[in-house]
Amino acid sequence: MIPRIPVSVDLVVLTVRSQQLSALVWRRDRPPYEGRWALSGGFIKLEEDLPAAAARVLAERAGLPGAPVHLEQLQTYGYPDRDPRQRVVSVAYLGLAPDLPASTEAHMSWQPVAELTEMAFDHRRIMLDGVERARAKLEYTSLGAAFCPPEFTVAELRRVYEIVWGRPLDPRNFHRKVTKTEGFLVQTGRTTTRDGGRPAMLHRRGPAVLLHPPMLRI
Amino acid sequence: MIPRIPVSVDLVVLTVRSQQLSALVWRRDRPPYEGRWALSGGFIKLEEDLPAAAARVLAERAGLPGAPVHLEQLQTYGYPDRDPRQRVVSVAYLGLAPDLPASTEAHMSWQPVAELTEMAFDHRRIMLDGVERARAKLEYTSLGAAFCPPEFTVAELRRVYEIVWGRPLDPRNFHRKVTKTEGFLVQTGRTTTRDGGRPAMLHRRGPAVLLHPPMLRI
DNA sequence: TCAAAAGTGTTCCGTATACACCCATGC
DNA sequence: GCATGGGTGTATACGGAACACTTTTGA
Repeated sequence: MIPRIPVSVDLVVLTVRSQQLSALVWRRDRPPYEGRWALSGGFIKLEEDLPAAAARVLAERAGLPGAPVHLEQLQTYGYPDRDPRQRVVSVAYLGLAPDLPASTEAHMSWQPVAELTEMAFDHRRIMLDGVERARAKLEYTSLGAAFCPPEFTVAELRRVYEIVWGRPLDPRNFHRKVTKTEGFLVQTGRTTTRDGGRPAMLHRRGPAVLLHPPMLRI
Repeated sequence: MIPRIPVSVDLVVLTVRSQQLSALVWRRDRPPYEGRWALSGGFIKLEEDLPAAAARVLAERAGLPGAPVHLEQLQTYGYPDRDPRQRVVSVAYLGLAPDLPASTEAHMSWQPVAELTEMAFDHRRIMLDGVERARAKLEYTSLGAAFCPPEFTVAELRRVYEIVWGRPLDPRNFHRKVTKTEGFLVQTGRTTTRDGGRPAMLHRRGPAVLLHPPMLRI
């Protein structure tokens, strides 16, 4: 009668570290695709909501329990032979994280996106879709701050944009844009000199979600 | 063991007709939600790709075989009690269609989105997500033309935008924007007077997909 | 004193907006 | 002729790009 199919959740967790956009992956230690990099994932339970499953995979499989990761649904992948063992429909989630230490216990590591050319299953396709979504979202939302620690300078936020978009931005115009956009940043009142030069104001993420007008990549 | 779950495809097919944004729905004739409007949907087969399942549902359940409908994946809905009979994970697809006759054979009809307040399951939530996606896509893509017949005037395209966005647009500025954007429209050389007044040039959809810079709603 | 980075001011330019105006048809 | 809608031209405003310049620290 009605076909029943295993449904999984796969996570594309991205961060910016060592001047590179990187993804949280693990190296498969058994067939199929033994030795290849794979996204963290898991099957959803019978009584479990999709966002709850994504949060559980983030905590248990990706080894980031309680981490401040922005999770949003990316896309669903379901062509029949994407897993050679059995048909699996996979709901991919995109996660944007600050530069957290990867869990060695969960055998996860951060790998630069540019170097992840050989991945298991269709995970490269999924990861690239996640990267493109992240690049697009930085244009019209304030989500770039999700890549930053709780307190950050405007220059640190700018370097996030530069690395995700892969092009330099004018520091002065960028500064005006993000500080003038209502609700993007909240000043803490403290300053830091960790980037050298004149002390920079520290900020937190503000309540704004959307950017009007957007900040265009090109 | 790995839980196996029925996976369905639900279609939010939208069109513009009678000056209203409308969705393709049918009235349920049996419980649950008997008498309520529902989206067309169906379970995916074991060896079937997701886009193929969406195309099959469009042809067989929605009664629009071979119609020029732009289909794209919308979002996946999977909280456990969305169907009271059994758990179903549903991959929703958004379809943008010209004003085609609804299939009476398939018991489908076009209903204005504004009047679809009481729908079966979580179909109102899904439909509203589709409407919001359509509104957003008109800003930065040339997909508005998917609501038009094969040949259309600039004014007809403008009325699509006005109805989807729910606000009037300046006819002269709109005309300049869409005709100056490379690859948005292709002139056919023919004209029509079906809108009254001076004859208007007929156009086809051009090869462009993205709009740079976008056309903002506000 | 100098280098480095933060932050401000200013000029220039492209695009959106608002609207005056002309064009080509039906009645 | 006149109403109706199609299409062009033009002045203004706003936001982004480019860049000169000042500020504030560490070395």
